[in-house]
Amino acid sequence: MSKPAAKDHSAEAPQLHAARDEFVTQWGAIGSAWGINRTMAQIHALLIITPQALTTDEVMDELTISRGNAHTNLRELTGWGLVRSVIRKGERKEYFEAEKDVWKMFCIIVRERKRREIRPAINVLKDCIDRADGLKSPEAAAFTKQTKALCEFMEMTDGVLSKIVRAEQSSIVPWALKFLK
Amino acid sequence: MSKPAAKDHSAEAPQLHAARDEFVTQWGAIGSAWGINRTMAQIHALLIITPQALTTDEVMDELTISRGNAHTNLRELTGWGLVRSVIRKGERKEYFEAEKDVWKMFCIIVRERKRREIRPAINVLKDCIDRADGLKSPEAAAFTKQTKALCEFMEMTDGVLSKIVRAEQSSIVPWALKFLK
DNA sequence: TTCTATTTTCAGAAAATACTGAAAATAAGA
DNA sequence: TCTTATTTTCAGTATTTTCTGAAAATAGAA
Repeated sequence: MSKPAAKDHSAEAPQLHAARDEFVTQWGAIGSAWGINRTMAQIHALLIITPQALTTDEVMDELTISRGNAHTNLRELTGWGLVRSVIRKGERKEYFEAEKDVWKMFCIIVRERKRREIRPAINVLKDCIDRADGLKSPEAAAFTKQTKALCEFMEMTDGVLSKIVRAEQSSIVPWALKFLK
Repeated sequence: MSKPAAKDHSAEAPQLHAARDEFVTQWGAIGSAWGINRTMAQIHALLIITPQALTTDEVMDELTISRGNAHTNLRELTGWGLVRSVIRKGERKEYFEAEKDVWKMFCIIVRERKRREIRPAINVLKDCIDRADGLKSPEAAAFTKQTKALCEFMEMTDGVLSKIVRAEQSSIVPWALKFLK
């Protein structure tokens, strides 16, 4: 009778596999509702729940996607800062691992969306405000009023998010919660 | 020499029109980055900067889109609560006007996204946690740890948003800002 | 009831987006 | 240098999403 170093959990494998698959699939669906490419969200989900770093080929196999697809989306995730590539010495292949700390993930996403979407939106609004500046008609006044209100709101949002994210630690928000009645 | 009741602002028209167009176009682009159909975002933008309510035909003309497209997206916006339909007595046509208060807009969007996306995501996570519950392997432990962390984070986010949105007034957030250093 | 203005629906077309797979480029090791 | 493992690119294809336009449904007015 063999004496394994660890307990044999192989009987659990199918159940865990199903749960993992469910997670990856659903996370992909959720991501696409938020304007994120489905595959990118799935790769991210896969890496989040995988303890070790994975190679491009492993990702391809797990998700049954092409090399090009896996490659592009891994690069995209790296660009966001949500995934890091690690190179093991003596090995030629590139491995990928996700940032696993949920609060850090949140901060990364907020910073990137601020940079990529909120700031450009603010610039668009400012540009629109400038274009209508000085116009005297009531229509122009209505336009200016709305765009200014929108612009101020987004600048405030940008500011709040900056402060939330600056700390890069989860303690502040739960604490601030107490003040929100 | 005629004596108009109001100043003639017609010379301003092209400039204002350009600014409005810019706003509508760009708002559409921004919306689609956030997972919102471009046309829907454009209609919303148009209604936000238009003082009076508009008919489906006017929306069609302004944005050069088909009746079906205009109709579907106006209904969708109504479903979100961002647009109301108004019926003028003696008229058969339906008019549409947007909620113009920026803070109310924000509250509506947050509530809907909570309902449509955050809560379902939480349910998915809970389901995944349940499925892996009781499994003893180290892989299962890693999976459970991550999904639980994610779930807790999203529940906290859901709670924070609920509180922010409950008041339905802008005073609270800027005030809370002071506490965020 | 009929007539007509208006809204709604939806099959098919168009456009946008995402994916594949193989070739080209790169770079580590011999 | 050459060989080979690995990464990168991208033209062509597939899929998904969005849009059109016309027909069907609805509802107020006569």
